Amino acid sequence: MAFIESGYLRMFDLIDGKEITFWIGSNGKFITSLSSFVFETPNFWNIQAVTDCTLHVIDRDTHSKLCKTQPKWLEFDNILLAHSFALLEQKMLSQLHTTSQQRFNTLFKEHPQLFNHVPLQYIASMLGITPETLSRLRQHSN
Amino acid sequence: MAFIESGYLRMFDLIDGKEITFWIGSNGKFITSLSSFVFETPNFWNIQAVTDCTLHVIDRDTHSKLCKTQPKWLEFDNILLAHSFALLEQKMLSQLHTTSQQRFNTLFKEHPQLFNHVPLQYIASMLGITPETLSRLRQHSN
DNA sequence: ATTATTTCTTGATATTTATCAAGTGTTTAT
DNA sequence: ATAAACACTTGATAAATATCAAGAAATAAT
Repeated sequence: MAFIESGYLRMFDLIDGKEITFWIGSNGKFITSLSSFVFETPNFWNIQAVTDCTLHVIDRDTHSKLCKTQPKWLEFDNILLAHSFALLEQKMLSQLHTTSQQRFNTLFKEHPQLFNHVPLQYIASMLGITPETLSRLRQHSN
Repeated sequence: MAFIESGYLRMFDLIDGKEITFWIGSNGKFITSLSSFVFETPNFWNIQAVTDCTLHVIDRDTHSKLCKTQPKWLEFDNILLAHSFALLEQKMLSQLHTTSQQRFNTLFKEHPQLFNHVPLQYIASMLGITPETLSRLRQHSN
């Protein structure tokens, strides 16, 4: 588990030889391969630094120990999880009813810097579209 | 927050006059409008019983009290959250790289009973497709 | 029982997006 | 500086899905 001080990271899964990026984050966010935490599998998702990064890392054992000995930490972890879940739920919801164009517009509005630091193919993957389609959406959005 | 003993429930959001179903659950699952818990808004998502249900409900205040006074409860809540998050993450991932046909097949394989108890339009919405498309996918899957 | 309402299906067409292929630009390595 | 690798764009075509419209089937209401 890590807190991102600076830089860009992505999470992806390798399916049929293809990388599916499903999360990209930068400063101020927490990143965890929670699925491997939960399912106790060694390397469930892949995490990759897209740029140079400064991170504050807590390993699994330390995290577990903190949860058991520091009630405040467990409480914090709980709040962090709840927020992450709520945000993911909203993201899922937007996947279900918005067009690619809308999702691109929203992302570009909220994180314009992303497009300068992260290869477009990763962004396309995260939006659930091909790089070609993203390339076209970018033009038609102006 | 409720534990479902029997029956079917769905969660949906009303967007531009349209209902978007994003979760359907039945016995053995927990259901919470977590977003309203987190963002403290009174009624963020809608929850509806699709069939008659038997539920075990814990209201917000009781939940908060339990979290503060019972360390074991907080620990349980944490695990529940982590699992929910991991499952949602996997669902999101499958949204990004699978076809509608595949998603339908998987759902039908894992929850065939769903199709006998829940209106197909809700299932279609949850799969991110129109009722017409679902109707066609069902035929071509045989 | 009959009507009314809702839900699901089917067909025809339009729109969106993927795929394939080729080309252009940009970074990296030697 | 040049070549190689990588990233992005553009065009043509195919596939998937949405939309619109109408009808059939199932459910609820009287």
